[in-house]
Amino acid sequence: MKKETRKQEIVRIAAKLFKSKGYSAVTMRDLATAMGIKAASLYNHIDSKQAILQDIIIDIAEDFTSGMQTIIVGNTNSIERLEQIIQLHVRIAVDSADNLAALNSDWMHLENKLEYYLKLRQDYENNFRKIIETGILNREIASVDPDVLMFSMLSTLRSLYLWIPKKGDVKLDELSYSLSQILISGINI
Amino acid sequence: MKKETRKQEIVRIAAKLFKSKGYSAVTMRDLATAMGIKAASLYNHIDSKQAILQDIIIDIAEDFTSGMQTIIVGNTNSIERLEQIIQLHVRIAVDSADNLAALNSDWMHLENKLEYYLKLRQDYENNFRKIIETGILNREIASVDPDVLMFSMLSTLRSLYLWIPKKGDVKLDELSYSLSQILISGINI
DNA sequence: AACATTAACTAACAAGTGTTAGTTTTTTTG
DNA sequence: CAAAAAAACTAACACTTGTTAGTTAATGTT
Repeated sequence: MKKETRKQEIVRIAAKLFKSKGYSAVTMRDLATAMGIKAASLYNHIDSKQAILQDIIIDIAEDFTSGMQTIIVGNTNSIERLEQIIQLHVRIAVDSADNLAALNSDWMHLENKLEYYLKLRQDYENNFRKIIETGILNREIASVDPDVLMFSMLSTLRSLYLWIPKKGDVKLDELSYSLSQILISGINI
Repeated sequence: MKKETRKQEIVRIAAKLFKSKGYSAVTMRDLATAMGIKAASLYNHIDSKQAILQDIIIDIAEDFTSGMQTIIVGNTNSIERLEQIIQLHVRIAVDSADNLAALNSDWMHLENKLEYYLKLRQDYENNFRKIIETGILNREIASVDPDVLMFSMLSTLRSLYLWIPKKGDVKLDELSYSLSQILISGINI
């Protein structure tokens, strides 16, 4: 475990602040105060406020993308893949809750990287939908509206970061199990 | 159908802007431009930017509260009540999508009314949880973690406003049906 | 026509915004 | 210890923020 750089520390604290007030409402002076330094000193480590947001969001977005890649190259059926998607979201929500908050709430404030982010999200959803459609075709998944199912699952999974903190010390496996039970057993045939 | 006042028009347009950029990122000059007037002119109709946010959020929050009241005084079983909750969220999401966005994303920017809002939300969730717990006790609902079930349902229902616009002209009844199927049939015994 | 109301305007202010320039202090390294 | 690098500082900039004051134009009502 290498020690985090000063820059990483700033980005981490920024994510925490963004989570509670949103990107636009957090000023560089807020961030500096939270770091115990002056606003101008931040610029020894980071390029701009915008660059911080990019760091936070793109990092997580690519984590989801590579996670999905791993899932779809595996030799697994549709139900197993949905379970793996749940595990992917739980893992990221548990150890990057603050970053996830920014991704969910502040992606629209991305400037240069906005297009790239939207592309990643689009691809992710397309892969997700494909898994569902294949599952329905193969009669592994009940015949429901694929879009409604995907958005229902995604809504829950994307909101995980909001209430995981409330549940105290959540066992990663137990949570994945509870979610699989609720999200999947209802559509399982 | 009475004509909307100028103030209502301002609040409606503000909600639309808040939805796309968030409360903090929308300036009074943005709002004025969208209304085709100057920023100072807004103050002939509204008290402050904060008052607009309060109008938007408290209105919807009370709508949910009274909807929940109607549900829990009815002589219905737990599954029926969950279906009614789904219908409540669908109805509000369909005809107040923009206001819902503010409620979901900008509630933390409430000042005076923050405490009141949190109280309403707390009460709502307590009623929701009670319905689930009663359902499990009465063996109408499968034995799952009540909190996980509630947050799963609430996550989906609270995100409705995000993707209802994408589905084009959604039939209110069809959507409620699809959601009931996906959210409830899995936990039905 | 006279009046009252509604709704717009211009001009400005005080505070807050992200960021830069230049300098000094602290820490690390040879 | 001396040199280099990292990290902090003060001061200021150009611009934007919500909001107020005072005034003018448009609309509706006797």
